[in-house]
Amino acid sequence: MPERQSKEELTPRQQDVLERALELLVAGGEKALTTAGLARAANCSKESLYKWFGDRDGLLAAIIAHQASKVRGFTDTGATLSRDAFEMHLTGFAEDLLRVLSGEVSLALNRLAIGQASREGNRLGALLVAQGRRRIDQAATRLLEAGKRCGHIHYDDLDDAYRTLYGLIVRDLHVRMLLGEAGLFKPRSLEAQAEHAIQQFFALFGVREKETAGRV
Amino acid sequence: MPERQSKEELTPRQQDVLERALELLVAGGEKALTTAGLARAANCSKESLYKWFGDRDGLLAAIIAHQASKVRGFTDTGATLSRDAFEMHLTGFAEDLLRVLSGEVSLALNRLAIGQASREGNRLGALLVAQGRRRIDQAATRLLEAGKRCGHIHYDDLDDAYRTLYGLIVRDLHVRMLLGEAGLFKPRSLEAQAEHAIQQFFALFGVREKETAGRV
DNA sequence: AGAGAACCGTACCGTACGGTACGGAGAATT
DNA sequence: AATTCTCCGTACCGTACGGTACGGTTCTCT
Repeated sequence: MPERQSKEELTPRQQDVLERALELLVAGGEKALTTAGLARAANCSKESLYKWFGDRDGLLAAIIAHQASKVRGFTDTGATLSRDAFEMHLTGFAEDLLRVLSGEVSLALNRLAIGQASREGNRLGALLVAQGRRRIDQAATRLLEAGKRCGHIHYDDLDDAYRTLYGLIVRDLHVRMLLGEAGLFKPRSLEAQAEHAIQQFFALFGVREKETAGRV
Repeated sequence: MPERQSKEELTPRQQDVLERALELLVAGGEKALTTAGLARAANCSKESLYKWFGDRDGLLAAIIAHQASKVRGFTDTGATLSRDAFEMHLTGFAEDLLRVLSGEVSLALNRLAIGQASREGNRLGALLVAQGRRRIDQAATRLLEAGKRCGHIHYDDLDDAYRTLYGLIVRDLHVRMLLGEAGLFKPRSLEAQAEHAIQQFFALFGVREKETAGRV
């Protein structure tokens, strides 16, 4: 049989196991993710786990990589945009961001990575931010560049503009959700928050249509 | 001998032990804080630890409460403020906030609480946010009320204004520091970040003095 | 059909941790 | 001086977890 997995590709069976691992992690945190427990939940043997993922840290890394591989495909736009379309895209980005960050899987993985941050290995935090965040950052960055190119917003420092956008959208919600605070989102308030944040962003970086005066 | 500690007061010896516990926690995360390890580091017996704090969770709670008891005393102002003084107070608040959040002890405790967030007990997260954050929130809230009363800023929703301020100051720094990302602050950039955030906050909530249409 | 690999289920081992028990030392009280 | 209290240091116990080994089963390839 030719090598089916060149380097890091996972067989469907292995992906299935990682999926069960994610469920355990979401349900009970890192403590609930034991090799014996995962083997039982996934109907596989511990021996196979160690064969596939090396050791427990390898398993954790594989979980993060696996989840990150599913997140690809944020909105990406290169064409010219009307002002309204641009604002809608921004609002959509804000909603997506809030939805992702408040998702149980995202919260569980971030808690996992944060819990490992003290150890010197610390590959998990870097992995998570690299695999998960970079895509989001790039999508937003492209969006902001398009908005500037089309004359809807102005900024001198792209990175600063993006971080401001991020801060306006997320505020302290992420950390509070990570701490386990419940009930931070009422039914429709996620969309309202996103909309509100984008309005504030335009107040800071938007160009006045017609005269184009100000910015910070 | 009369009861020296009425209810929750701690003897100097016990506070000393908690201090060593904090050191262990900062140095190596939750995993490094074992009862045996703490007993050795603090030159006390495990029996005493259990006598004083009940069990390990009680110890963790005591650590958080102990640290929170030291943080009191953010700036608090009720008098009338000039515009410049108000801005300086805000900037000072922003610097303090960034300094606290980026402190090793704060990061270690937040990591600890976040790691426990999955368990249903979850007293730690609530405790941390209640003891640590409330003071900060109140100080900032008072400051914003004073600023509105003196006519320097305007807002309809105090809570929304505060959260916007928080988001502008902290952005995604807190989570990234929690994840262990290093080198997020260059030498003087903390002050610059605080200053920048306050400028943006004034752009959003400041009242135009006379006209001053200058910035957004 | 037979050989071999992959894999499951279980048992097993060593370690480390939470929590308890015990002996002994120092200090205060009587 | 005898008693009592607190506390330290150590030893101890049960459990749970990471990691390994092994017999039996299913599937694939020839």
